[in-house]
Amino acid sequence: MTSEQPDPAATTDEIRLLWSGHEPGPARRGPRPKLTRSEVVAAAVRLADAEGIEAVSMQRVAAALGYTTMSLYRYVDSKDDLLLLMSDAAMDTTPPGPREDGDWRAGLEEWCMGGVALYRAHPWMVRLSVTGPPSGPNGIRWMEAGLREICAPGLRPSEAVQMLLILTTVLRETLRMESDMQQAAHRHGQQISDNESDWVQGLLGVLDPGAFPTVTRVLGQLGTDEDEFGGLDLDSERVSGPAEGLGFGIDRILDGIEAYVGRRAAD
Amino acid sequence: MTSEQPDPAATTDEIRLLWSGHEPGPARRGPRPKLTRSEVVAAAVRLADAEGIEAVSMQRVAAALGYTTMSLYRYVDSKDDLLLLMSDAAMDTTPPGPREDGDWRAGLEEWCMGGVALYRAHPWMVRLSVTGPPSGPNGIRWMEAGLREICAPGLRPSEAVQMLLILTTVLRETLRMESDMQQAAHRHGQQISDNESDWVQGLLGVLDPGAFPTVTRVLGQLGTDEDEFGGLDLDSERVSGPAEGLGFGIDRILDGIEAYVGRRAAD
DNA sequence: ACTTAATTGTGTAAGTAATACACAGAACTA
DNA sequence: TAGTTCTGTGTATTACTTACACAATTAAGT
Repeated sequence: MTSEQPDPAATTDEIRLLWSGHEPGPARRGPRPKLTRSEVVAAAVRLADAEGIEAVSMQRVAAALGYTTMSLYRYVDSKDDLLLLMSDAAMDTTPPGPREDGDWRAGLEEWCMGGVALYRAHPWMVRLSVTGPPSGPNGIRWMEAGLREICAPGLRPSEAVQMLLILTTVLRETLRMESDMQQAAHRHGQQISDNESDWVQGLLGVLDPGAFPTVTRVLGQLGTDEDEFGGLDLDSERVSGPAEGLGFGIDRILDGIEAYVGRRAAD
Repeated sequence: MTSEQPDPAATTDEIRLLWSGHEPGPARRGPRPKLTRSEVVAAAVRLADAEGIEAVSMQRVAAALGYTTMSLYRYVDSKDDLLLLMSDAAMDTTPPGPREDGDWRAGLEEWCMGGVALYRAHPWMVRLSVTGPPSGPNGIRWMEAGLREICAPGLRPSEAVQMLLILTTVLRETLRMESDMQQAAHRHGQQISDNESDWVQGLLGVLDPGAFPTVTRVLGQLGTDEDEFGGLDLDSERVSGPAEGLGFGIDRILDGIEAYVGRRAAD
């Protein structure tokens, strides 16, 4: 566990940064830059994909490009800016949809699966602290796709934004736990599947059933016959771990939206 | 935005750490320790409460206690361990409940409000990366209280754990965004309420309505007559910002649980 | 009482990382 | 050609965590 000290640029600055062109202007005075901001960001993304976000230091990124550390600061104001640009750059894929048949629920499920794929492709993304809703071009593209589906059943604007934010949050955080556990397991040479039950077994060995009756009962029943997940299988690869239940959770959130719009339509 | 490199102890070690007594054993050989682990953790928590998590360095904590930096390592193996202990220590309050009337939904709402209060009291908590489900004594106490309510409608164990995790995740992340925005606003001397609309206004100024029709429409309608939040008002202080919609989101998740158990009961 | 062993708080220093600053050279402008 | 501006580099500063050795301190063993 490590802390972070987010120094979030004001939203306005953030937007300016993310939407400013990455390519060099036409003809400026000094020596022409040998790199572009996009190249720097791309190198950082490659590094993060390959070795994880903790490998992304200004030194490493510069070395990967064959330049000195300080040269990067000609393209990026700070490391925080670089990370911000990275997280938008990594979303440079086409989100699912649009769904033609108007089945908003299926559309949102597809959108979520797309998100899972995205986070699996760039596991480091879930480790960056998000300052707020998406602000970059690619993030907005994903938001557009998601909003298109979630607005279909007739949510009000604030409601749609809020629920979409919740969906991405749940996705993100669930996958972050999965990735944390994988890292921990890897570091200790264990299997991943062992790790979740490690938590359960470790707790059961420590907890006093008298003091925590519900927790001990519930943990004790996990994975027994009393227990079986219903719901959508978002995690097609069937990796065990927290993401196992992600589909169920998403399903319940969609249930909630459905119930709400149904109730409202009844009035 | 800043990265973090979580070095999560294996779950087992984490549990051992969190459940190991904080007080000194009876009589050991050398000079008797002048501090206790609890005191160190408490000092760190006080510091984080007062100045934010970024103020918590081994130096600062030691100075607050009147000792040298290195002395802390007699009580704590690493800073990561300290942060882990802090996050459990901060949950040292009694969670709401138990609800006697069996109204699980009201019970969960209360539980969530308790969580909001907790995170508001220790805003730095939302900035620590959580490696997984709660593992410490206090975290488990909160989990016990939450599970008690969420199991009432008859969810299966995995389902209950998953949904409770989702509730806390949504709580946490929503409040983290709120806190990020407050920090950003504070740093720039703006009002908080300006800040969310900063995001909206900033985006609207940049987005091409042709390319992002849904986003521009939805953002444009935010806060107009078309738009009005229904649902639970979790945020009694009515601070504007992301937490404004938190109650609505929680409500929908509870709707989802209700719909699910209702459907299952029908079989 | 006296030796031995363990343990505390401290000082020093190593290692990593972000980034401020100045400078030499490059390339455009006038 | 002179002047100006921008690039990449080298150096240095700052802030951190934490390894390690040491002297002082206390209990255990005799």
